[in-house]
Amino acid sequence: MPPKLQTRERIMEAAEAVFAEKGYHDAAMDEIVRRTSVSKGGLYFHFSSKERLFFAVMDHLGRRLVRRIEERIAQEDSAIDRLEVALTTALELLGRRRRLAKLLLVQGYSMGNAFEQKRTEIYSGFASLIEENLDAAVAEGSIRPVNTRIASYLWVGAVNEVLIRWLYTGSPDPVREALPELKRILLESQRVPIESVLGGEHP
Amino acid sequence: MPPKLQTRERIMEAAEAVFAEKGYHDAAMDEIVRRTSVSKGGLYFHFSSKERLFFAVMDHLGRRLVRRIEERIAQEDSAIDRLEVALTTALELLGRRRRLAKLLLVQGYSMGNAFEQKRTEIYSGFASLIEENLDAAVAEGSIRPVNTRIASYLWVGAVNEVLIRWLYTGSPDPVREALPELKRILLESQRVPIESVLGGEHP
DNA sequence: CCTACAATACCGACCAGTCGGTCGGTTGAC
DNA sequence: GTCAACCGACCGACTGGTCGGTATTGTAGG
Repeated sequence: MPPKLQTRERIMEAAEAVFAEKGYHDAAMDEIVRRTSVSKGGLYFHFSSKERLFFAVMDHLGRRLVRRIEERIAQEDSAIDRLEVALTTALELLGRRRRLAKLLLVQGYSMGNAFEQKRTEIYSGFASLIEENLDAAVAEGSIRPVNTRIASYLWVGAVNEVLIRWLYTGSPDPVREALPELKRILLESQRVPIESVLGGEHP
Repeated sequence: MPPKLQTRERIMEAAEAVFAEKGYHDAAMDEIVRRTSVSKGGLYFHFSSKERLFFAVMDHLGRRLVRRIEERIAQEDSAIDRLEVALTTALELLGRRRRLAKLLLVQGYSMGNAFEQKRTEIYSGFASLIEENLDAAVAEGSIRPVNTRIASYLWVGAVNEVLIRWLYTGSPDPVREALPELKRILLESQRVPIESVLGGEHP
C-alpha cells in the first residue's frame, strides 16, 4: 500500500474503484469504507454525502483527463494538429484505462437532476477544448468554417459512443480501428484542400 | 381515460411515464401501481420484476422509433437521401417528444451489466439502420468509401450527444440548429463531388 | 518540558426509511 | 369447478446517514 496517502485521497481512490465497478446506485458507502480502512464516520467527516463524494471523484477524473490532453496538445503549433492530437490522446488514455472510461462515460447520468448537471459540466470541459481548437483551425484556414459549438458536441458524442461500444462489447478498438475513421470523417473531410492553400502539384 | 386498454399496456404506459420522470432507480413500483389502478400483485402477474418491466418499456419504445424511421425512409430511393431523411426523422421525433428522448437516451445505462447489454442492443438497432444505408450509399457511389460500421457508431454518438445536450440545457435545438450541422459534417462532406459523377458546370 | 484545553480527525454501532417482491385470498368467465 | 387475472397487506433486506464517543494534533500558560 502507498506509504501514507492522505485519508481524503485514499477515500477517493476507493470510491473511484467501487463506483466504477458497481455504478453509483449499487455502490454502497459501506463497501467504500471496507476498502479504505477508514471508518464510516471518518468518511462522512470528509464527504458529507454520497453524492458529494461521487461528484468529487468525477470532477477529479474529468479535470485530470482534460489537463493531460491540454499538456499533450500544447506542443503542437497548428490548430488542426492540435485537434488531431487531442482526439488521439483522448482515445489512447481512455482506451488504456477501462475503469476510468467506464466511470466517466457511463456512470453518472440518469440519476436525477443534480447528476445531469454534473454530466453536462464535465462533458463541456471536453467540448470547449475542441471548440477552441476548431475555431483556431477555421481561423488559420485549415478547415472549413462550421458551427464550431455544435461540431464540438458532435466530436464528443462520436468519441463517447465509440468508447462505450468498446467498453460493452470489446470492439472496435478505440485507437487502432475507431481513431482513423474518426479522423477521416471529423477532420480530414473538413479540411480545406491543400492545393487551394499552397497550390497543388499539377502537370 | 382511454376506453379499455389492456392491463399490460396500461402498466407499460404508466411505467414509461414514471421511468422517464424519475429514472430507473428512483422510479418506485408503488408509484407505477398508483398511476395504473392495477394492484401490485397484478403488476407482478404481468412483469416478474422491475428490470423486466423496464426492459419491456425500452424495447417497445426503441423498436417503435426504428420502425417509424424505416417507414419514413422507405419512400426515398437513393441511399444518400435515405440517410438524410433518417437523420432528420430521428431528430424530429426525439426532438418533439422530450420524455421519449430522455428515457431512450439517458435512463438505461450505468446500472449494472444487464442494462449495458440492453443499451447496446437498442443502440445497435439504430446503428445498423445507418450502416445499411451507408453501405448502399457507398455502393451507389454517392459517398466515399468508409468503414461504415464505425461510421454508423459515430452517427449515433453524435446524434445522441446533441440530443442529450438539448435535453439538459435546452440548446441547441435539435432540428433547427443541430441538424444542418450534422448533415454538413456527417453527410455532405463525405459526398463524392457531383461533378465527378455528372460532370459539373465549368467555364 | 509539562499540563490544560481545544479543535480536528476518526470510529463503528445503530437507526429509520425505503422498496422490490411475496403470498394467501378474491373474482369472474367458461 | 377451475384457472387466469387480480388484489393489497405485509415482509425483510439493504443502506445512507447519525451520533456519542475516542484518538491525535496543536497550542498557550506555567
